[in-house]
Amino acid sequence: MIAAGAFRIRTVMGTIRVRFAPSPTGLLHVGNARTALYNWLFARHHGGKFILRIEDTDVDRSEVRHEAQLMEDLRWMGMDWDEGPGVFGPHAPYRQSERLGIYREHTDRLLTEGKAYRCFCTTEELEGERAQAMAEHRPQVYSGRCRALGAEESARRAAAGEAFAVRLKIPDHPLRFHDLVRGDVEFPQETVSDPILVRSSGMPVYNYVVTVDDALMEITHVIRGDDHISNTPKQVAIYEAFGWNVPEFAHLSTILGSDRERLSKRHGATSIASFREMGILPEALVNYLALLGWGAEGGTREIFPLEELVDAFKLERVTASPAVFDFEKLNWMNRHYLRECDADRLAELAWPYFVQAGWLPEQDAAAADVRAWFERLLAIFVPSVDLLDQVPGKARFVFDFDPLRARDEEENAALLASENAQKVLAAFAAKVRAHAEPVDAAQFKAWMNEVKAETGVKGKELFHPVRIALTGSHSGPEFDKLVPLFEEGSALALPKHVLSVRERVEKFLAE
RNA sequence: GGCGCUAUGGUGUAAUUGGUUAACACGCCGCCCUCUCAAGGCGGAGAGUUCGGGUUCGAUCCCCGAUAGCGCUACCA
Repeated sequence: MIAAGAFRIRTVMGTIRVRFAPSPTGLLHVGNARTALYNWLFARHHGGKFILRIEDTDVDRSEVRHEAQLMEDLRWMGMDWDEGPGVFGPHAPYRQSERLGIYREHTDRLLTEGKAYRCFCTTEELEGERAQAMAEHRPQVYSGRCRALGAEESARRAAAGEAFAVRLKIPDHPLRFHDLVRGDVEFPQETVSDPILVRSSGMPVYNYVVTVDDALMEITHVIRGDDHISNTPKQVAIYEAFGWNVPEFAHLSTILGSDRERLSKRHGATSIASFREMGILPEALVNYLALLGWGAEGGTREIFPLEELVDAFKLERVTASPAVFDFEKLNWMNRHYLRECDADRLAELAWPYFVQAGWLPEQDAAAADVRAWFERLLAIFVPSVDLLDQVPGKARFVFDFDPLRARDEEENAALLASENAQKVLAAFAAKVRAHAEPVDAAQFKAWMNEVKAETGVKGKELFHPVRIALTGSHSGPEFDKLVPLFEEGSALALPKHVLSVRERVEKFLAE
């Protein structure tokens, strides 16, 4: 292989046109999303066109809802397309199921030109050939028996109603193509079989339609998963048969799980929808995915907002080796963007999780003061989470204060058992009860100093009992943030009343 | 079995394309901050570049071979 850096992108020949061609058979997977992203980045970087084409020739497994979800996921990540379903384009339609007539015409052309032929072989015969080849340690290729059939005989048998598939005649020379990430790839011609173009059922096969579409849609660069490398020589032969220009290819490596197996649901969340649901920010996912298989020149920068990705992205710098998906690093990336996210958007995004917990009203039904209060709550809890869906867990005690459970917890019980803890609690409670107004952070701080002076207890022994009495836990955010949150929250009309400092103390002491 | 692709710390990527103490990030460990847990800041350990040959004054980088992982090998996509 030649170093990939030696290649130049051929921009001079005209506008770059790339496509993302998913099958709407399920949720969009990170691997495919990354393929889409690299296509999109490449197109945007060069001012080219990004085309979305739906590969729905597998009628049984394709569903419209998946197609809709797919498009939503792409948009969520920030990608748009210049041509595709629902968008006007010069090469419509963009769903393969609507292009069947086009494929048929092309097959007829190949047949009449003698580039393809009818194959009447049965499945059993083919299986026999395969077994034989395997036993003889030979490549498993079709013998080409029907290739020798005369035109009249072929036509006669077809007319007589005999079932046939259409096969392409593989040319008599090695098939090679240029890959922007791997260099030149060549397949000896004796290892590539005459591929079936059209099944005996009349349905064209994937490798065929994909090629016809790419050519007709004037795709200049085919960027896709490396599981297609072995298919490429067949596709190259199809281009040749039609006399079409062969595009450039870029085969992206596989995304692996931590066990170096292909990433799948078995490894955890893999669909874009599930990442969104758990509270991954789109910019974090996109940035992470961009780095998984690509590195900027120099390689020391990690944080790339989408616009800067467009600028920095070079297809020649895409890595050829498979990459392990690292959830930890994605989390780190998400923390980074969470920190940068402004309060308003954060509230917008985190809100549904709190509605689901039964703690907040629907967002559009919420008063402005509730909104403002919630934004402050988020400012306290978001910095300590990886994902947005973890925030309710962190903030649970704000809405759902359970003294009994807190007392039962082993470490808490030990902390509470000491004489000092009891003294502290008694002194603290006395101050709270003697004070009718809402408490502010300064007041609270003063109390703690007084309690310290009165009891002679300080440090952890001083704070832990109070913390348990107020939050149910011996650890958590700083009091000067929590106290105002409790006090102001208690004044709000919420589905679940937020207890004030005083209410917390009373409830804790009562149980 | 055949063909193809790949190979730098645990993970993702760098390395002026033959000359570096092999860099950065995640993770890990430690310290600081602090009532506490996180977060954050600072620092540290961790690879001599899969292995074996070669070319060269000198190889992560070039050549050959091996090994391993993965993919394709369908009238799946």
